[in-house]
Amino acid sequence: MKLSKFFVPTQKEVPSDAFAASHILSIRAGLFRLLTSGVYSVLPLGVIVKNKVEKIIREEMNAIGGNEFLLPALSPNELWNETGRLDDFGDIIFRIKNRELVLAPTHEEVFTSIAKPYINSYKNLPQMWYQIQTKFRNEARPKSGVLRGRQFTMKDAYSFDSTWEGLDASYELQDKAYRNIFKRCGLKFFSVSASSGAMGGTRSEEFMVESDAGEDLIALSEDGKYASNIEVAESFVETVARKNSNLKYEELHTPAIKSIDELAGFLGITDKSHLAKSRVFVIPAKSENEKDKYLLALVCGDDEVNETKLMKYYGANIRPGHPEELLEITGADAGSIGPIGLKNNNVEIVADFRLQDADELISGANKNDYHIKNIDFKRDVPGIKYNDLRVVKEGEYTKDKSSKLRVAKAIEIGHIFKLGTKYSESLHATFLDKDGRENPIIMGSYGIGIERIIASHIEQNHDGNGIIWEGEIAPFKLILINITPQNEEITKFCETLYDELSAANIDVLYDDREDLRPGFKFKDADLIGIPVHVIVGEKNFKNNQIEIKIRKSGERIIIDKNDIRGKINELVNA
RNA sequence: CGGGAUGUGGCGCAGUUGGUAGCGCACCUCGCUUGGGACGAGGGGGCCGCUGGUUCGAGUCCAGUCAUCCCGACCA
Repeated sequence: MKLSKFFVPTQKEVPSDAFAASHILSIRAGLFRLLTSGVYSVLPLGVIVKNKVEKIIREEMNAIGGNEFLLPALSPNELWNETGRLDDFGDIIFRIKNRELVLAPTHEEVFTSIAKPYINSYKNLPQMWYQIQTKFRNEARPKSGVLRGRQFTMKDAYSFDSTWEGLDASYELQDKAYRNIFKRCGLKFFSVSASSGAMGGTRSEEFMVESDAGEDLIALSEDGKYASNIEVAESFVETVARKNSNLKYEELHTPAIKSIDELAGFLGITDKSHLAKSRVFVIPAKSENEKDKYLLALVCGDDEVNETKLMKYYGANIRPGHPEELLEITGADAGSIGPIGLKNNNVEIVADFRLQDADELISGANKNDYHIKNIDFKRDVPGIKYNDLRVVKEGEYTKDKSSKLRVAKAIEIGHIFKLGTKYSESLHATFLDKDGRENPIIMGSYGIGIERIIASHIEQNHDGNGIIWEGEIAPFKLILINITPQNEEITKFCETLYDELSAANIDVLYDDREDLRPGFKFKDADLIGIPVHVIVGEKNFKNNQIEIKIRKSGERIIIDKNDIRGKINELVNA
């Protein structure tokens, strides 16, 4: 590709609304351009990188028996109602105003609807289906460039099996393929166990790239053996010691005390573990005949309630109570709520394992400006249940006490799920087994965000001068920079070299632009991050020499012009 | 959805008590320069987000509205 004919609008100004390195550099290097919030046009250089990522994905998907599909973005509301997900997704799903259609945020329903008429026998199974296609999600707050957009490209794959062992095998195949894909994309990544959220299913794993631009928090053990999304991470923690003092509980006047910190300050204590923090949650009624259920969750004052864990135990639609509801349910506002004296006596009370059978606890009195001390959960809170409800913290030990945890930010680049039969059951996609019995097809689903791979690669591979592409997804292997296009001899040499390299199928970008000073070309080459720069200018050429610069290390190699082809081959194949 | 902020040439920004809309970069022409985003001279380009109001007069004041960004909530 000749740069004189290649549309790459580089800019030296930093976009005023960009903060993440990948966002700034992908705009400055001319990969993407914002159209409207969360929606990006992919420019020619971006298309080249995207195509390279997609090529890798296709190769790895095909290698595990994948069949490539291309499904529509539009799909009928009816289909989404059959699985109940039109409601489950809520505002995240884009709805078409003048037809009963949605812009699909994912494709379990459509793939299953195709499997339904064709997959009727165990003899048709297993199947591995995938596509690379545009997804639409009405994100409340897009951010960080293409890292969270309202429209993005996803590789989504779906496995169909007749047995649970088959699902395990399909899942393993995808897991392996994902590792190959991310490795070939030049990413340093790891996988973490994760919550399957509204997707449903039994098990899921996320593939993560550690980055400050990430939105997920992950807990990692120092020995590298444990990695988990903070939403499901567990750690070893001592329970709050029971003192068996059998002190009678009594009310404390705590004027204007709202937070645990204020309470600790007011009482003059530093150990917050005996201050039981209360959070009220609502489990919305599933039908009109039922009533909403209420839940009071208690954790130690120095802990936070992990809402994902809570949802796992009590259902996916659980939500924090609104301020008016708190008053209605408990009799007090947030800050004065506790397990004793609740206004509504149908509130289920659940506490974190750390508080199991603890006594001498202090918690809200369900009366504004009052707390109660010497609460004994065993004695005073009959029917209390215990669960793991807390968010793990940096510095805690793993459950087996073998290693310490640290907490880091990460970008989710892929997610694999063992779905089970959720979709096949609701859409009646069944097959007959050997014994002629009808069974729902057992499914898995597997997603990769294409733009997130590109952004993550930039996050991990850049410096103050720009992007530093590595491995297979570099848009070009090398850039040939003609510093003096007005010098006919040099230009002729460059043209010949360019033609030869192109003929040899080496991805080469030729900076043949006229009327640009050398510094400008060097800056552009660094910014768009081509790994190898071949610099041809009068200074070296008059000595029959050519300079090669390695983008990553900054290393410069001066080489005889007759040896250039060999050196390029060596560098490009390295 | 709650809180905060910002909308002025392609990009980054200034614009005072209301009085002819400016600067840097980019762009065009000429000259000069050519190994790390040169320099000089000249030039083109603006429903000042939109709607309404106050005023002799609004980029500036008021009201509404839309958009964008940040924090939070939410998030297969």
